[in-house]
Amino acid sequence: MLATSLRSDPCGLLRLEDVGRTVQLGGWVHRSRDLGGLVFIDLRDRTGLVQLACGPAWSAAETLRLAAAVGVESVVLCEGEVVAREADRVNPEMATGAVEIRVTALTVVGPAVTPALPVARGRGEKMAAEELRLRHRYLDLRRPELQDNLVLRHRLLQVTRRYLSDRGYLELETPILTKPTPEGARDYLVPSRVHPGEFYALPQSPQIYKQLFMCCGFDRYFQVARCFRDEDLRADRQPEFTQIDIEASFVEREDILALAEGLLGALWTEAGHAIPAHFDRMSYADAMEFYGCDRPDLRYGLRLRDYSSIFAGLDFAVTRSALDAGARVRGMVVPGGAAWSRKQVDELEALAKSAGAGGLLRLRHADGAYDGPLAKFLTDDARAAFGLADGDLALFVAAPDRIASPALDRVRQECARRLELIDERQQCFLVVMDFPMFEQDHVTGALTAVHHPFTAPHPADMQSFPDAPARWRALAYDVVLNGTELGGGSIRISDPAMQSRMFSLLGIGDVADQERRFGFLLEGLRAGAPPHGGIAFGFDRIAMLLSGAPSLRDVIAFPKTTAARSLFEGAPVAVPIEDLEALHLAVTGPLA
RNA sequence: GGGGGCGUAGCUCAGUUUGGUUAGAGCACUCGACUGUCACUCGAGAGGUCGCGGGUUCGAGCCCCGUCGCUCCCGCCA
Repeated sequence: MLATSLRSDPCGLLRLEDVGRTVQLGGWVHRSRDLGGLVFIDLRDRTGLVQLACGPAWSAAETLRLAAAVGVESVVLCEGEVVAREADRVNPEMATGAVEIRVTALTVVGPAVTPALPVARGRGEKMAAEELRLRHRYLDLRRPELQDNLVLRHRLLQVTRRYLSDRGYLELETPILTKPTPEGARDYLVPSRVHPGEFYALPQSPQIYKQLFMCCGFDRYFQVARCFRDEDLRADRQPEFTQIDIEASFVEREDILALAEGLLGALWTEAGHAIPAHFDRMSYADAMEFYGCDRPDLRYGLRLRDYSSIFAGLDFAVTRSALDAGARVRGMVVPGGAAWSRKQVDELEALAKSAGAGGLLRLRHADGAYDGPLAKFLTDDARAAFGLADGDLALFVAAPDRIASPALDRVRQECARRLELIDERQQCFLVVMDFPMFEQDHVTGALTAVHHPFTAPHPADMQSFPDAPARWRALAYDVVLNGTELGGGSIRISDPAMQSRMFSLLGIGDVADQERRFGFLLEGLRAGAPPHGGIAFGFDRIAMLLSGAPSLRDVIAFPKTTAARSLFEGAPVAVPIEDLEALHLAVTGPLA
């Protein structure tokens, strides 16, 4: 299949059954060994390595000379016969190790300068620094590890397209030059040449366009969508990233979730993993109550509990004042945690404090005795109620949930890490749903959308609490794997009046303002909108997880650094002043 | 915007604790030897703005100040 005019076979697929064939190969010199009379070259292409053997019995003197002189990473074409190696010359570590090519002709078609960083590494030899790998990306991408990652990425994309297309989903494209959105992340802006002072934005997601597709009657849509967000980076966050974006009409939440389960099943299967056909569901409220976060890692227990009623019976000042202030005392039991030193538990407390908690209360039960600041306040009833086994350590935070939950979440994760409770082979998929519709600033009381402003609230909540939107839950859902969010979505608002009310609740009360910012969505909804909803998956993150790569940069061909630069091609750059003038722009500040 | 780590030969690193002769090693590179290697082996050689700028000192890779780059985390990411 990979044969061309210049080559008959790829290097890495030659086997014993090819013995006797005359082949033409093309590839990169991975390594070479010049033994004087004999020269061996490991020739590499994206399928793997094969050994070329050059010797006076079958190679011309000029061929031998060329083979001895060619530098690593040069591109050569060669012709030769596939021969079986003698038993003691077989290399069991090579896929092609049972054969070699007796070279009869060799041409160096792409001589290479000495590479700035090694492509072929010795066993145990470290990789070059990432900065250099990014600067010389053309070399780094030659490494089999990165080639494998990008090949897997390709396969995952093909599976995605086949899976969705087979189910009637249409792959439709949306603009890259779009309208700036006032909410959410910072936009990348693109100045308009023909309209002085006006700007396009690169899309943060195709959200509004895909809802409009639903209004148009394209009732099943998907897109492998490039999205852009001008925010600071992380190992798992790039300014430009790829989403699998999905939307469908005449659906309810479970329709979308069933599709999500099927698609992720197909992707994980492609990467060689078996996963359950159905994911567990958990409410946001339960996730926060029992795990302290909205994307719990269920590979281990250490569930949180509310210990308020026990502490209510204890005359302990710290918890007393918290309870009196309306807060709760929540915590967890860590089996075996009593063996930790004072210093180790102090480190846990530091974690809790860094997450905003005032402290981390501890109660040790070891050698039949209880100790910790609480110990002398314990009643017999309380002792029994805590239910600590010998060797257990109980940890508590007495604070409002918005402080205690994130603090206990971090403590829980660190305890699991220390106790090595995490089975890396386990894949715990989970759907978290019934998110609150709004997040309320606990000082100003202002509402912001937890998901986005197009998400439909739970009808039951609107009925039960018509005047208390802060209590509404949203028809939103996230798919979580082992504590990582893979994707999320919602049932959308399809009633234009409701959408308008939603904007008002979010502080865009002025109708003219709503029309100016979101008129193109409202018009679409008014023109007859079906009930619809969807989901979007972070494709780079999925490719990272399935390839086992430690960073998003290892599954993206040309990624940005944490300062949002491309070291390879060198972007961004200053541009000539005439170019700015054509765009009606002037740069201010120290570089102007 | 804030905090931590790193920056010495083309690459990976040692040297910085306690300032002191000419800054070292492995790999890669160049030259030479070698007919069964597969991280070939052996011999020789070349290769340095110790990220950059300033300061302290008789003397700075090492100490101080600043700055740049990469990276991890917090903020941020509807």
